[in-house]
Amino acid sequence: MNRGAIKTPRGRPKTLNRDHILDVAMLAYWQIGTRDVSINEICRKANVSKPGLYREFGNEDGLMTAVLLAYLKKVLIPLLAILQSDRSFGEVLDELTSFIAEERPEQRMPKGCLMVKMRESKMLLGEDTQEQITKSHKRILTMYETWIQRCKDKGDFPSDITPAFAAIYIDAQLTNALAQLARGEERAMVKSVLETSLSVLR
Amino acid sequence: MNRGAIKTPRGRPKTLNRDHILDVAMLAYWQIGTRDVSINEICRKANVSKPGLYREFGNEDGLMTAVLLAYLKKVLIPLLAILQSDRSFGEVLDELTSFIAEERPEQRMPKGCLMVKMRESKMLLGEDTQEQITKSHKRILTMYETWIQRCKDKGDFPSDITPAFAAIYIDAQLTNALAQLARGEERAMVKSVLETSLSVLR
DNA sequence: TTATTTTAGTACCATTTGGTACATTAATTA
DNA sequence: TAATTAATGTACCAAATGGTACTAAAATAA
Repeated sequence: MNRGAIKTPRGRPKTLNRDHILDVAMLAYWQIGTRDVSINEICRKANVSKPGLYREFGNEDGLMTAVLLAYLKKVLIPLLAILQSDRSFGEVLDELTSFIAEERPEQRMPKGCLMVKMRESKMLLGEDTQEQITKSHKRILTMYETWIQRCKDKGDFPSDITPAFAAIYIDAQLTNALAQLARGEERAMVKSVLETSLSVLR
Repeated sequence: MNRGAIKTPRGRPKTLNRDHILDVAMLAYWQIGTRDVSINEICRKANVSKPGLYREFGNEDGLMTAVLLAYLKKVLIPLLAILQSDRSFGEVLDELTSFIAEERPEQRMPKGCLMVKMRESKMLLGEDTQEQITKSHKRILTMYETWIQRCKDKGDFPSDITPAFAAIYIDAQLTNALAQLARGEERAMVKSVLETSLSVLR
């Protein structure tokens, strides 16, 4: 027995909290901007020494890549789980709209979307991060497309627009809404604009 | 006679070329991003000494404010002159769409829009620049609104949407298109998305 | 105990940042 | 010619940046 138990490793025990650093960095990048938070600041906020952080993530590019992956896992993928639901196309659209533009006092999240911010400054980021951004964005587009195709197969997608274009269109409009929120625009107005632009699909 | 002639001033003649600095800075901010170009780089590119630039613009905030004003005067206002034309609402919409998303080999301009980029990072800029961004954006929104109101008075605005909301909506969609282009997305796709979203107004 | 392994963080590196003190140069005026 | 005025750029400033050399500490294994 006890086969699955991890044997205590050889050297000095690790105290560095990877997930904590990722949380701190994610929040900072999300609130302030990927290009506008320094490694020094993250170390200070996360209470880690700089060599500690570099040992864990290699360099800034590695940190950002890890943060982006963490963001996908913790925020974006759970959000897009709505796309797997049985609800009608219109209902899912409503849900997405609400989720993005509605005030949710229970959740204390920064406005906007880290992924959107990263895409805005993509060209200026490290190459690993750039690659991860491209990959992740494609993955999200595919999720939209699959969902729309399923709706269409059920006869639940009233428009004659192709699923591929609809996916790009919806992504563009949600991205735009998130960018507006990040700029500090009014939630109600962002929601109205989003509803209006999405109405062409109904 | 010769009343209007400028008398040669007293001290050493000025050699610093303000407009050249503004052109260089505008291009750099436009291509790379307002927060991602240093004063040092601008001095290098414009071939000015740092004290020279500081004497002319005070500080970074002053430079950015001046650049934004120059951008409005040289790029944005001339573009939005279309709004004063006699053409129909639909035709002007077409014109705007083309102007933004069409390949124009004769003009060598960076993709996207400096104003959009500045709005994206507004919170991180100097207070003068922030103020100028807010003012300029309001001015642009008013231009849209006036135009739509005029169309409506002529019976040329088919929708029952209010001019104020239509102005915000159009601005949001054009802003989004410019942001997409700045991200490097395909012109044809950006244009399709823009046409689709603007179709709700026709 | 001692050797080995692995992590920890202090203290540094060169470079860049926004910004300026100050001596120099080129013009006009007296 | 000498005094005045106003522009010029070199050479600096402290602070911050991304990144690392190196030593001390904490565990296991021999």
